[in-house]
Amino acid sequence: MPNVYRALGDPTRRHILSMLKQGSKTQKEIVEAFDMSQPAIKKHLNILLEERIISESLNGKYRIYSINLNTLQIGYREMIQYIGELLDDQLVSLKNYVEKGEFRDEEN
Amino acid sequence: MPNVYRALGDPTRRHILSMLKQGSKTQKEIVEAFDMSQPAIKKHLNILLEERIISESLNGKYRIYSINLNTLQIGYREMIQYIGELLDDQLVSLKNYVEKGEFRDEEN
DNA sequence: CTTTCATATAACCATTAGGTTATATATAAT
DNA sequence: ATTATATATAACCTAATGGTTATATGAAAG
Repeated sequence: MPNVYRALGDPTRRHILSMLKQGSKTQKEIVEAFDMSQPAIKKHLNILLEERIISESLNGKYRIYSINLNTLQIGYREMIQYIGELLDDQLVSLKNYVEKGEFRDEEN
Repeated sequence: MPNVYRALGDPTRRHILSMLKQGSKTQKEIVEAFDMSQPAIKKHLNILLEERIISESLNGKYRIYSINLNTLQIGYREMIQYIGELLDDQLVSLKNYVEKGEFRDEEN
């Protein structure tokens, strides 16, 4: 259901997600990281929220955004599945190993 | 440079790519596979061409479209790299195995 | 209670996307 | 030469994107 292509299709949104990967951030912190108006950033946050790639929580006058790894992972896997099939890429079979827990990293 | 998010962001275009994976197709064949006008399909083909995900060749009055696996693979890897980093997914390290050719499938 | 700060919302703008119908062009077939 | 077929293009429509500025709201600090 969440549209990862939509969510990740914009470079500003990808940048926001990279920030959130480092830890949750207030909207203010995010806005300050860009040379862009607060409403513009808010629109990007809204799209990420709609696609459930991030979540929002309240703390007084602050809104705190965090990345939603579950949803991202689901979309990620769908994309890998689809494109991998197009490519007959080895990663698709690897992916199955990972998901079945059958992969052993024998170098460690 | 090719924008894979843009190219793959539309379900019709993903469907077209799935068709082309089965082999090159004329525009006519593609149009017939959809309940959509020829100009609409042509627009999708143009976007895929712009993003270099497919190529076009001429054969008399026919235009033949084929999938461009190289470009797809490049974009695919960029996406996997980016999202994988967000997720710190095991797939990222797996991906490196694959690309370095260090993975051995010990089940076969 | 007034001011300040963080966020939200409204109104606007230009561009792109995704579709339509109608029509032009180019090649092939009769 | 005419007709049929495949593709291209133009004009149009609606909705979504990505941005702006101006203003409203809500919480916290003075």
